[in-house]
Amino acid sequence: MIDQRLIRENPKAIEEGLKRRGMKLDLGPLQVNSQKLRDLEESRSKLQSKGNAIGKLVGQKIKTGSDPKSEEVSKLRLEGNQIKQEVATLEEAEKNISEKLKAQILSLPNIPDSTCPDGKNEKDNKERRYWGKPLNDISLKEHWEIANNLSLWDTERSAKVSKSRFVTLLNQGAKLERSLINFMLDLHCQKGYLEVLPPALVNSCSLTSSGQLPKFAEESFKCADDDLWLTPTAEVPLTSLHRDEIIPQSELPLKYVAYSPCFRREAGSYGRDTRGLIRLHQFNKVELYWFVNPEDSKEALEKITNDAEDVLKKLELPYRVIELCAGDIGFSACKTYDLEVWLPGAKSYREISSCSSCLDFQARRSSIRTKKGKNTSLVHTLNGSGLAVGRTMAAILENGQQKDGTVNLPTALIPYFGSSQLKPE
RNA sequence: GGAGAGAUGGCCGAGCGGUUUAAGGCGCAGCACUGGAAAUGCUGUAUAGGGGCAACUCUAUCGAGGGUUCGAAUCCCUCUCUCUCCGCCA
Repeated sequence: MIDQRLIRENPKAIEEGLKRRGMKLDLGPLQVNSQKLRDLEESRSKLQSKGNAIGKLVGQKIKTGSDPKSEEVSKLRLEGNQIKQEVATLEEAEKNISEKLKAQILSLPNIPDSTCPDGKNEKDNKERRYWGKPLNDISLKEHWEIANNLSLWDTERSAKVSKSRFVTLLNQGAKLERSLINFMLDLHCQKGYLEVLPPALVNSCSLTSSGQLPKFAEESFKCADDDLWLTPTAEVPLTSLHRDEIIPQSELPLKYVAYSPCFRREAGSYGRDTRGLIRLHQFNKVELYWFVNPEDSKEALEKITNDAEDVLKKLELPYRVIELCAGDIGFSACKTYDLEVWLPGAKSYREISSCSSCLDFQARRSSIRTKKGKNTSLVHTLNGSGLAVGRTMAAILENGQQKDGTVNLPTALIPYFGSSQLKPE
């Protein structure tokens, strides 16, 4: 959420910032309403002050022996009544404006960071660095073919049980997924992350806090009979873990790692990535999430990205780091690095992690603060996938495939999987 | 799902229509005492928004929302959550 003070005092700066996202908007009306709201609040509180004084006076009179039915007291009561009505009128007007205003402000995305490269869409993203040697061999298979050959899953029965874009992993496939989750969690925990296993269903308030609502309701699955949604990412429960809290300085930075299943409708992506593990309605993800002091968030984005990269390095998967341009960053983010893993079968880089700094955008929506001396300030939040597990499995299959149909696993994973390769059974 | 009890500051806990400007305690911070500490004493100790150079001050907040009243932590209604018992259940 953008600071309302900024909307009042410098709406042009916001307009400029959001223009970089490709949004053309006029914040004039918002500015006017925000000011109007403040003026209403001021006159109401003055009126209330007057009303409070009358209330006290009546109490005093009665206590000191005045007749409650005396003309003097009746007059005060009448005046109190009038004030009450005036206050009610003002409150009504306030409510009208503030509800509208809040809805509009909640729909505004974060302002891109000044260091965020210019650009309209993914074509304008900047490659920042490469790691590893990408395999290039025309004969290499795509991961879904390898998974079929090794019977790692059952796609047809999955569609029977649920529908398309759901997967049932079997045998070595199921075990590999589990090994990856454990490996990732352990790796991050060794670096000082606190492990969290959050609820898979979250309420509307939580989705609003992290930025999925109100704009992206159609992206998530909603339970029909409850105010509950399937988590699209662990970022949602992790943000709300500290909603309406003041985190003591001594606890910052707070670094969480959470495994969670993630559920997304993937509306509008019909026909894309229909095969395999790349785009599913349900997938597993290990998520990194930081709460930091505002002055530390810049550095923290580099660190959280490095922590995500480390998973790829340990798994010996070649990747590149992309810095997203202002037109391509997500709703809540002000700056984002995507990690893209090399898929030699598909012969392309695919996003496997997205690491973002949200500054105080989510913290303001969720009212998460810290206290320094007498001053409270909003914390900054960062999130990064560490990593998307299904896509990691796809990368391991494609990068480790051998001519004889087996798949060699990265050394770091062997203790978790209990064997050094996948082979036909 | 049924029945009952409850929700008050960082924590415990009193208050059940008008000096509540939320008692008292614990915790925490500062000061005093001390060679240093303990103990003791004093002072301070919520959040948001507004006004003021500042000391300070105004408004709101006692789970949430509504109502009664000149005046609500206190009375009434609705909802949410927690606990206990019963039912069901991994």
